[in-house]
Amino acid sequence: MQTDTICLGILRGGPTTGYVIKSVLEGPLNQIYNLSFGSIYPALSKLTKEKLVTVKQHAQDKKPDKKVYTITKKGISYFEEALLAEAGNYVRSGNYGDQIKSEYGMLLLFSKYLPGEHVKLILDERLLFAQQQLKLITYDGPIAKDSNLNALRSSAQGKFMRGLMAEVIKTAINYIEKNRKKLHD
Amino acid sequence: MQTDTICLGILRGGPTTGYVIKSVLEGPLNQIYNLSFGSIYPALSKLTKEKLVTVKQHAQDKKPDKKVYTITKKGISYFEEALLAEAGNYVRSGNYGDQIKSEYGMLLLFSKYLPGEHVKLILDERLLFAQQQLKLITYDGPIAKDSNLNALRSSAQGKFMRGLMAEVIKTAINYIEKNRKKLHD
DNA sequence: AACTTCTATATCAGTATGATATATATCTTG
DNA sequence: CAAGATATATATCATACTGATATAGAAGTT
Repeated sequence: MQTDTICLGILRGGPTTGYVIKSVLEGPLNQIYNLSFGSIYPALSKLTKEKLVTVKQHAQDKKPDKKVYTITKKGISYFEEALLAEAGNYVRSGNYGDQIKSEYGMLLLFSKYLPGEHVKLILDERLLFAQQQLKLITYDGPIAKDSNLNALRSSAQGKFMRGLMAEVIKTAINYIEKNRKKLHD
Repeated sequence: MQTDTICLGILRGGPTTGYVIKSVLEGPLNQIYNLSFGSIYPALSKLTKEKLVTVKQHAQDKKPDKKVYTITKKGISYFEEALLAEAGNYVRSGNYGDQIKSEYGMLLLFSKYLPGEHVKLILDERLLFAQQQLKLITYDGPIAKDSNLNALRSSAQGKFMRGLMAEVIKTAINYIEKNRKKLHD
């Protein structure tokens, strides 16, 4: 999905900063997508030039300028058209969840070339990590001060996606626990 | 994971071509990782220069040259060291499965801005696609002529990963079927 | 006979990442 | 309470990957 479209989609929920856009994609939603500042900031500049968003620079006390972006009417219609136009492409993207770059999957695939004890360790660490991720996703308390962030997470859509990811992680944990002996000992 | 490491890992199973390396990453394993020719061919050239692999150019009848790459002793030790060194990084990569770029996840997250009928369609198509993927992963017959390809898929590790991905997809399908009403009607 | 798919290599513009830099505020811990 | 870590906030850039495109013969299909 175009970085532009994602930024517009998040701004659709209310005005916010580049920093918060990154935050939205982290935490409970980090299972779904992520973007680096290196692509968010240029995208916001580009969108500003194209008048799809406007900026208000808040020269805070002594802090660095906070740039609050607001989606324009033109931006809203652009976003909705883009979503409709691109929708078809994403249905067939990647996998169950999606386009995957499973470094971990490759590691396990090649694990026959690793000492058995190391494989054990790798699986233990992975299970621990998966459990942490599960906690992060299912966490339902308030996050940060930004309402934009909470909104996207708490929407029907946010709950649906988080629920999906949680089920998927649980399945992965169970599978690894039941079948790990095939990879060592 | 370094493209170099992945190429070496596949060559570790036996000599083969760039084209086959790409094929290995497709089909039943495409849920785990994928690489484009644009990164495979330059990687093989680089590995050749570094003497981690050797090439034999088979000037076939009238077909374009077929370049068969073989991993060297130096390549084998390099690969095993790289795997050990990088292993720690991949344990915490991405998500359940992994680093994800779920275009589809973002689409659903933004689906409140789409007409309900369109959302329905998107979910129907997705379920169909997921079922196709499931078939592809669980397919156990022979593929292609290349034994390298079959070997990686049929190894204990290959079966483990394919089993994991299959479970994950099944979970996703069930979840979508049970909860889709939250996104439309 | 025409068309499509497969085998096979290669390049490149466009885009994203991960690291790094900068600067202040706030929170934590011994 | 001082030191250190983490959070807020923007920005840049080398390196790397993708998706598209090009080329070309073989093999299979209709």
